[in-house]
Amino acid sequence: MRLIISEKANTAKKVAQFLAEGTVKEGKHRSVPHHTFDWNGEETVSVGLKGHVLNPEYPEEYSNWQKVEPSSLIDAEILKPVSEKGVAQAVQSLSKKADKVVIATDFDREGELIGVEALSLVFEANPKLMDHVERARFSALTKAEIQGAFENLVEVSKELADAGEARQDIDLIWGATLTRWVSRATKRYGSAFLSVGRVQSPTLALIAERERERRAFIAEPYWELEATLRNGEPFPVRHATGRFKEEPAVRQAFENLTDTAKVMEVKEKASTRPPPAPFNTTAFLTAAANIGISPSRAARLAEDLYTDGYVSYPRTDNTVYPQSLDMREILGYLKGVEGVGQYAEKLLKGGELKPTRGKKQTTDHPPIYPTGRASKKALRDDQWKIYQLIVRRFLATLSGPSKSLRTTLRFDSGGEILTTRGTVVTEEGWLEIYRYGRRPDEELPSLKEGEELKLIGAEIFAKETQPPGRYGQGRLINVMEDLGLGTKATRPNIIQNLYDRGYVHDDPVVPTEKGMGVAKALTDFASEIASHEMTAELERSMDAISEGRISKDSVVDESRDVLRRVYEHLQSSETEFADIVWEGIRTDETLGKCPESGHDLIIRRNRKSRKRFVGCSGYPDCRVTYPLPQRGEIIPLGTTCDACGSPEIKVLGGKRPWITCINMDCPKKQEQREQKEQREAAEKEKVAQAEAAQVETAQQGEGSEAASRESVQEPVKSTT
DNA sequence: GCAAGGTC
Repeated sequence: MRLIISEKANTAKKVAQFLAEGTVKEGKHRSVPHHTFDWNGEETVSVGLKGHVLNPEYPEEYSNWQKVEPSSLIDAEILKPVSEKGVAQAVQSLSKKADKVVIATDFDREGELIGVEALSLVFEANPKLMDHVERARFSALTKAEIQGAFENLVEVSKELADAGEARQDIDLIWGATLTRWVSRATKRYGSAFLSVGRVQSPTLALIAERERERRAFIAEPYWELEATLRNGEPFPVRHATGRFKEEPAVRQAFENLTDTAKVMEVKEKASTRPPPAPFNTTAFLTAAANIGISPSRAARLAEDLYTDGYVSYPRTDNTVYPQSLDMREILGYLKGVEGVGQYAEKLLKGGELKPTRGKKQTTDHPPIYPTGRASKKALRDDQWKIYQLIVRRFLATLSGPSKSLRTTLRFDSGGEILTTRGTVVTEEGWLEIYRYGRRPDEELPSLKEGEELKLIGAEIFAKETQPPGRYGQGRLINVMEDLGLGTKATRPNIIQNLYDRGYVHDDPVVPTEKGMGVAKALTDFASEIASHEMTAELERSMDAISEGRISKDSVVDESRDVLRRVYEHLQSSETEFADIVWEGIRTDETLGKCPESGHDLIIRRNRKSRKRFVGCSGYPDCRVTYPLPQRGEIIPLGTTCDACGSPEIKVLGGKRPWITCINMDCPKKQEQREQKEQREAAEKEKVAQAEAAQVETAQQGEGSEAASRESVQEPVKSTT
């Protein structure tokens, strides 16, 4: 029997379908499916892994963070225990019956390593297979590609797998050593540990750097002059200078305005916006972020839609549809999708279909496109949103350009130039179906040069220049990609980790003071791990390994040497390092001033129960305390409640962040409690009425659609 | 209780 091992369940299934000469028999080992069929007259079994099946780990004797010197992890042995027990069992049980094995994992570095991991399981179960290994290399899940790959089997590339293993080892060695060192230096043990890593730390440094720029930013005042003209409907215009740097200049311009304005110029410019490129992972995550769905959630939702057969594989760099994709077939089933059916039909009737092409073309997977028809009822709200996004993007890539007309008007009033602009879409094209972030038309009155209008008002606005904006999660994904940080599959997780570790909060991403401190301390004392250059360097080394120019061991050993130097420098700066981080943590925990003694109010924990509360730093002289919610991160806002004067905090976690003052006896809270009770009473009443109505309609023997459509809202529970 | 990389 020949055993074919792929990277994931879906691929294993497709491989079987494309190679089978007759029927495919489905089997299962526990919950791991496999597919049996005949190929070249030989019984063949295809099985899928779940990505990596081994996970590198240090031996047991290194597990105590307090007792083990972190530097001993630099040279410690690295074990590769099985992380996917079920899959490993299935592979080993099948291996025993096999006389040949074909590795058919993804055609990339990690895929090669995953294949080698699988082989270690295979040989353990059946050593006779050692000399009977072949590798199928295909870069698209199509019949032609797969058949071609299996007709031209090659060897597993030890070099490519070694490159992947070097990456793995270096990540664990640096990550574990520095995470433990930093946690120990700052005495953050247990769940309070502070993590450090090749990808997360440069990402955090990026966010912190932007925050520092914002803080260093000195706002400069400027003035704008706006006037209102009338020709039928009044409309606003701006002084052509835009930003006045000096106040007297704007005053002078204001004084010069008369009560009329003459049209000096009417300029019209037609412009064309081509439809967008097909979705790769980054573009998809960015678009999802723009409609308020975080990358990690969007990735999760797309994954669900993929496993249910609604969309294609969601992790791809490709932005060019393969020739083999049958657009008409896809449009055929999109005809039945709510909200887009008519549009799909229109495209089908419209003749030749020419999809757009993006800049990046790879062959591993197609761009993300809909693979099945979903209905709103069958999906959760957020899944439906993501499905619609992918469907609409797909339709947009098959649509015509949108055309618009931009009108610029210039006026003269008392020698001052006033101007305004308006844009009107003249031909919707792809915008009709892909309406995300679309701005409404700004229509201007149609005017002729020389025409005179009434100037009915003018106003000076004093403004300030703004600091550079914070990164949104979508933007961050793009910046990471540009810097080579992480992969399409890991970037959402990396960002999510920064949230979970309490390094950042909110979106746009705001670093906590702890996050600022860790970023600064790492940049100051271990700059290697805080810079994206480490990844760039690692990429170069991995290329060298995979091309056989250098050995895996020499790359990892050299990296160990660098880490030893970094470690020594850290050791000699331990107190400075810890002070920087502690300062940040202390700031995060200082909520405001004590109303009785004027000392700082800080987050503390009860020694016995470990429950947190707010205490006065003047303790034991001042015994003021406040309760705190026990769950979710607490972010001090630096503001005080307008009703009771106590500090306000933001509580993260739960469905959405909420802002509250820490005083439970605040009159506002009392008011809110009463309002809530009233709301709940009203809700109960409504439910009772709906139920009564339902009973009534049921009694009348009619459909109860109206009553059942009424959803019963759960009363919101307070966490305090 | 460490990282980052796959995939569910």
